[in-house]
Amino acid sequence: MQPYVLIVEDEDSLATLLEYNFEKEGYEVGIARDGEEALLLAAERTPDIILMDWMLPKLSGVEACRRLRRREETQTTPIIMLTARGDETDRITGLDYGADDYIVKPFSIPELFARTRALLRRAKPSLLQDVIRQGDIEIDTKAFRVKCGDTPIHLGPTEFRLLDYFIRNPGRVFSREQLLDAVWGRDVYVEARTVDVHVGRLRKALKKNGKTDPIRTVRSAGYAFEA
Amino acid sequence: MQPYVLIVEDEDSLATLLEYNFEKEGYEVGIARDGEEALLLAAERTPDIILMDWMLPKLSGVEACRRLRRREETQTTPIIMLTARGDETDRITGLDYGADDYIVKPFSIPELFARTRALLRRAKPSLLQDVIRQGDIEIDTKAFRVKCGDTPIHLGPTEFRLLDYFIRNPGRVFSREQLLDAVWGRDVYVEARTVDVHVGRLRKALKKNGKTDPIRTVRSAGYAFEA
DNA sequence: TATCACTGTCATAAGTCTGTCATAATTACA
DNA sequence: TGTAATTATGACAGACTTATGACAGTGATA
Repeated sequence: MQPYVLIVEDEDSLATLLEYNFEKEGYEVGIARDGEEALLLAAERTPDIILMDWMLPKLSGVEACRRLRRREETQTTPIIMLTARGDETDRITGLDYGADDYIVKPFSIPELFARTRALLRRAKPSLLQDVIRQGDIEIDTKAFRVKCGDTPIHLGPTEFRLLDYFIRNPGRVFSREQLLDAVWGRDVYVEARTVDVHVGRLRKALKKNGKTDPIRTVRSAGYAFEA
Repeated sequence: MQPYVLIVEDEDSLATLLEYNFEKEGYEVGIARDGEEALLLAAERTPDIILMDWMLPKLSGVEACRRLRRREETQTTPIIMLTARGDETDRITGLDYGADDYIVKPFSIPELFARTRALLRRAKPSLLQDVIRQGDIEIDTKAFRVKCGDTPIHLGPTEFRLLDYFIRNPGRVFSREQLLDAVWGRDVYVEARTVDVHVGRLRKALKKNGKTDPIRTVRSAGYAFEA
């Protein structure tokens, strides 16, 4: 799954530039124009990392940062502050407002990428990994390959994304709605029962290999993946 | 084989930036935070080239450099010194401490690449070869020639660039958009489906030789090259 | 100017995948 | 044990993706 980066920046040209570059680099990108919008977007879908301008309309970057930290979902989400040279550099360097890193404008895009990756590696290493393993199942997200033990397994696109999501969140139970949101996308209208069918297909594909079923059905709750 | 570059730099942000850029450029990267660690890492695996900060904790760059020169394996390993403007420039320019080149901070990444390549070309030309092989396919990027096994293969310019890109990134799946960006160029407007056609032509050209199709179609994702 | 190689687009055919439904199987609980 | 609720599964039509041959336009070259 691609990392989701939330960019909070009121200056249009910079926002567009960042969006373009991050998309190119393989991130999914959300853009907020001010602090309030940032809080909204972050609530809708928890970002994997946040880039936030220091100076923002309505709600300053610092304040937005504080509020994000108060929410459980974004408590540990890495935040990089974008600051102009003059911005109270002392306090920034202290990073006492809850950001994990800061970068002074003008900055180079590769440097921003580098820092982003560094933070992601610390916070969510699985997002940057090409190969993820759980038990004897292994998926290579760059090569789009799945292996169970030594035998390669063919999955359709949806089953692949489903397994990818499961394997990154092992043990956790997801409702059908949650799976639809995460795997199909938030604005796709699909019958919830369809999840059953795809879980079934995924099971069948994985089971061919004999091993035990790695997907647990939780009655009246959903499904969970266990190694 | 990718060249292995050892980066010796104590400042985190610069180390991360360099790591990111060199990895992206296709190098394998090792990072040491001080002179002692550098000696250890270099002993573990002999680098093809070393980038070393002039000022380092524990063991200065100059001293680390000397000691590396005393070891047989690293006696001729190219070393580039990274220096701040103030650092005893005279002695550096003399390069009498055993480095092969130096570069003054702040430097541009492309410039660093250029010097790195220059030194590598002198020390280990085979690492920068123009001829790339994957399986029984061989392309000579300088001469624009392709061979499959022993039979020479004729490709049009686009197919050649496509194969060149594929062969440098074996195993990885690229979307049609990514391929357009990488092979056609960023600001060329071409239908995404055109990629299909060229992949088809490339396949046809390579298959003439009988062998199995080296390009894998990944439904709803793109194409990948496998040896 | 005629020829030639190359490119991008399109139409069509072939092949896969998807979502839904009906029905069977399983589970929880009175 | 019986019943209601929930889940598993096979079948299927339709939607979507990809492969491929044809073709016209371009520019280079003789």
